[in-house]
Amino acid sequence: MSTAHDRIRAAAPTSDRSLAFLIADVMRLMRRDFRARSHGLGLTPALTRLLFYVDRQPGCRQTELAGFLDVTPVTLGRMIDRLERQSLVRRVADPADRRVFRIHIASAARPLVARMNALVAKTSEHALADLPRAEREALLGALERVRSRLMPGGE
Amino acid sequence: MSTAHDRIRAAAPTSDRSLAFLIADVMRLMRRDFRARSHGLGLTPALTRLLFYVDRQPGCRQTELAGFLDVTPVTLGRMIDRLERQSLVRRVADPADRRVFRIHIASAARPLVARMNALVAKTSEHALADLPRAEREALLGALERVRSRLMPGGE
DNA sequence: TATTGTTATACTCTATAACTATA
DNA sequence: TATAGTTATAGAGTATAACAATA
Repeated sequence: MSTAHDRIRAAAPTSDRSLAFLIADVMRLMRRDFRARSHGLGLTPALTRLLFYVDRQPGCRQTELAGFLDVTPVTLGRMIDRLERQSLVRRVADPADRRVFRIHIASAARPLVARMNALVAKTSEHALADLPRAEREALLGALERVRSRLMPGGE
Repeated sequence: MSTAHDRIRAAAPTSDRSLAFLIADVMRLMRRDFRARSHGLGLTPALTRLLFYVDRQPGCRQTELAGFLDVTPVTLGRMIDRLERQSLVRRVADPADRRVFRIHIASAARPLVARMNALVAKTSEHALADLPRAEREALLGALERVRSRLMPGGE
């Protein structure tokens, strides 16, 4: 999924103390670390991300997943198409509302998802390695509060 | 740059205590907040991001910017093409190495960049509004350490 | 030989508009 | 009427391969 790409060696730029830039930098660096670990899982970044969300919220409707990923339902439908073609997810008809599909991880994809979760856990661990236990807890707690704040109704 | 898009109302999914998922959620939510504020600046998310980096690191070479954004030099060249076509950046020949272009914000783009910086500052502020001063400092400090850890040589 | 950047080409990602089926 | 999802179409984003110019 990335080859010549990995040759690029570059750091984050500034020592900016803006939350937005810090989060963007950390996001990008964690993505890079994960990509290096997951090298050759055979999924694009966007589909990897979607698969994580399906795993975290099994049985979601496509519209809901679109909301989680912040893309339109059209885009999400296309992504599900690609994952379904690779037999990684299944569309399950909802008997209660026949317009709706519930999205599930396909059983054949379970080992892949397990591996992905293990790798992302390693990335998190690596990122936190410099912080003492108490500071880690404080960091995760603060991020959870930021997330709540930003979620609809978190005002 | 987003219209029907903004109708989608959806929260982050789980209460996962994994750093990677937390960062991904916060990133997405901050992006959404920024998009709502910058509604109609006339730039795509990717180009907005690039413009921020050019502003933070003026005079960069394309290869360096590609490293910062974690894309290939080809991709970056294309993005610079689009920004240059809109007169937002300039390619300046480097007299010391005639293969190189130095990328600068075009003077006509300064007001736009100033507005963007003001808006992203608002997003950061909004995100941190629930945290007392000391916890904010702790959060930013911890994120800086995580960033250093993940940067090449941060091992 | 290695590096900076470009052109050619192709696939993924994403959106708007228009549609079908269902509620 | 409103909602869930799709098809048609198009443009942005991204990559690999092959190349030019320069170091």
